[in-house]
Amino acid sequence: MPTARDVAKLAGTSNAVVSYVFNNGPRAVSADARERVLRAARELDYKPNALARALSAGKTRSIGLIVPDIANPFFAELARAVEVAAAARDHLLLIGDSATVAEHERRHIESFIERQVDSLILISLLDEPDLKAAHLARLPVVALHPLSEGQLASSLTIDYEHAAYIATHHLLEQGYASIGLLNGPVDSVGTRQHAAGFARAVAGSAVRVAERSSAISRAAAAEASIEWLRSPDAPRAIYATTDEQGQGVLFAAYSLGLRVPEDVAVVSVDGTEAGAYSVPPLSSISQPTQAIARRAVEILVDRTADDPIVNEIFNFELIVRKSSKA
Amino acid sequence: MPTARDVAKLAGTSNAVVSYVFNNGPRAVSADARERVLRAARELDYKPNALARALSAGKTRSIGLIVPDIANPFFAELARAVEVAAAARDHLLLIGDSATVAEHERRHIESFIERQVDSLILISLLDEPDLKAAHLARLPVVALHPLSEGQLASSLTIDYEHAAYIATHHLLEQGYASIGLLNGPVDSVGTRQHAAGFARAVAGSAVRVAERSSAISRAAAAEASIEWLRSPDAPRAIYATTDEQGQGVLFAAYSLGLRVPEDVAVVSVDGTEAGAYSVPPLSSISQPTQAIARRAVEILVDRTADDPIVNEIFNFELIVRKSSKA
DNA sequence: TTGTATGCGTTATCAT
DNA sequence: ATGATAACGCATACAA
Repeated sequence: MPTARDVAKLAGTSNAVVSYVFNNGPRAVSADARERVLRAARELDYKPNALARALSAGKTRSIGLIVPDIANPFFAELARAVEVAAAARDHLLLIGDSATVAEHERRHIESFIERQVDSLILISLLDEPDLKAAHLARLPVVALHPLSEGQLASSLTIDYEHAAYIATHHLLEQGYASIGLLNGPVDSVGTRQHAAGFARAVAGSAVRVAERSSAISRAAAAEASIEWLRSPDAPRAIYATTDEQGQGVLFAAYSLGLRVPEDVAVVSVDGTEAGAYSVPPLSSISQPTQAIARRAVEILVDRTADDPIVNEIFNFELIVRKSSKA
Repeated sequence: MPTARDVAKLAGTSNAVVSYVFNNGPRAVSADARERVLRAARELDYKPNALARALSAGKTRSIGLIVPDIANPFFAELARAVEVAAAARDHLLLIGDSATVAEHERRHIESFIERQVDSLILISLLDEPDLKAAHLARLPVVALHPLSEGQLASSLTIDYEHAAYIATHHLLEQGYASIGLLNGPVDSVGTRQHAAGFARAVAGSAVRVAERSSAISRAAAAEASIEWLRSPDAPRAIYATTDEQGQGVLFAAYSLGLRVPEDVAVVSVDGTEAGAYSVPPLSSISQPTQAIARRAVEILVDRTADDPIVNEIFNFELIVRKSSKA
């Protein structure tokens, strides 16, 4: 690979001038020299070495993103949105899949730190992710879900309590006599928000309520739902806390020969495109994925660990489709 | 961030010794010095700077992966498998989403080259991806799909001609009187293989055949299928060349009130987990995702652009589920 | 306006 | 066994 020195030699200038040309500064270059440099660079197919650049600048222009499962369409859509937002600011996105394993999450963070990412975007299933390493490395962190009080990281998220309330309220409006909550697998701020919103919605009504939990995967949700829908306390309608779980419920209903929504109704959270094309289409709380992604990148670029932490709540929208309304 | 020099100073040695300790070589270090270095490193929370290491070594221990759409479960599963395989060899995976746009693909390749990735794994929808830049940078490339003759890259793929043949044959066995092929959107080696296998399977039989194409997304496939299934030449069974398209067909059938498989049967390719949990479950040609991912990493790690190109064909398995068989 | 020289943090080649 | 030092390729402060 040709270096700036090679280009300089061919252009008959010094490597400094090559640098000035490729960075449009910080110092002016004569039109003539600029022209010679560009021609030489084209001829040699010179590309600046981002590694050397980063080592010198102390910035890699890269952001690490950790997702629990890239095969989950919601996280995939989010990752894509973040990548686009990062690219728009000339940053590279590194994606790490934690498989919802805390130790993998920790290892990805370590790996990203060694690779000198400038900042971190975290989607954890854990309540209190292990951010010690990130803090020691003075990396700004943005979580895309609610965090425990006192965590030293920013967060961008919708209000799941409110989302759960709205979704459950929607099911109540349909007149279903019993409503179930299919929550996430671990006790966390997020799952507590879902439970609280669900409870607030059903409070005072006469509906029978029940609650279960499953891992965030179709397979796990399907298994839990099949058992649930077969049991004596099978609910007439289910609020699932993610689209993946919602699809698991759809599959469970199908497996048991139950019609949706005639026998079981479902509404979930995320608003993935996959949910819009499931059979039947899934009612869902649609998250403002792009807005969240853009904001996360905006917060992290040109920011340091010393900047104040921000905690922002985004709006959402309930999209009613066939799964919850006849 | 502390550097090797800081550690050396605290340990009372030179930075060279620090390097030897952290790399287990290339020269021996006294047990005493090693102990002092490790203690100092722990105290300072020293982590080697992968950037400087890569600059010095001329290797970044990173692999670039370009996928057409990370929100497509097949590509997501593949990306996850590659990430795991890469991590097992202590390599980092960079993922770029081309959105099936050739220009984006090209830009990602450029960006990866500037970041000095050691090699490239490419999933392109294009027949002849633009690998000029990769060749100039002397990057080894592995495509995870068939390539045109003469392309200077390795490829790992199943035999889509055979897959199409097996899948179509399976539909014929069910006795469906007409069979349609829902192929990919562009003329490429892959789409030609699908068409050829389909043609070979129906050759000599009395079934009515038809062919359409759509982009590789549920939305596009659903739209094309709705129109198709409404038309006079609506097929009794469809072979779709990807699971995403297969799910689009399921959605189309649902939209038109057609039962699957009683009114329309579907079989597709990829064998994603999402397909196993669709309604109804999707019959599919299952790709050996993990084996392909592992092999791709194996080929690329410790290899250069000068090594011979390999073209390997992997086995697949037809998994019959409800969508194609009553 | 431009050339020279130093530093970024590591590895590796000299030395000793 | 280990200390000093020159790369790796770029950016930039310092000279000119």
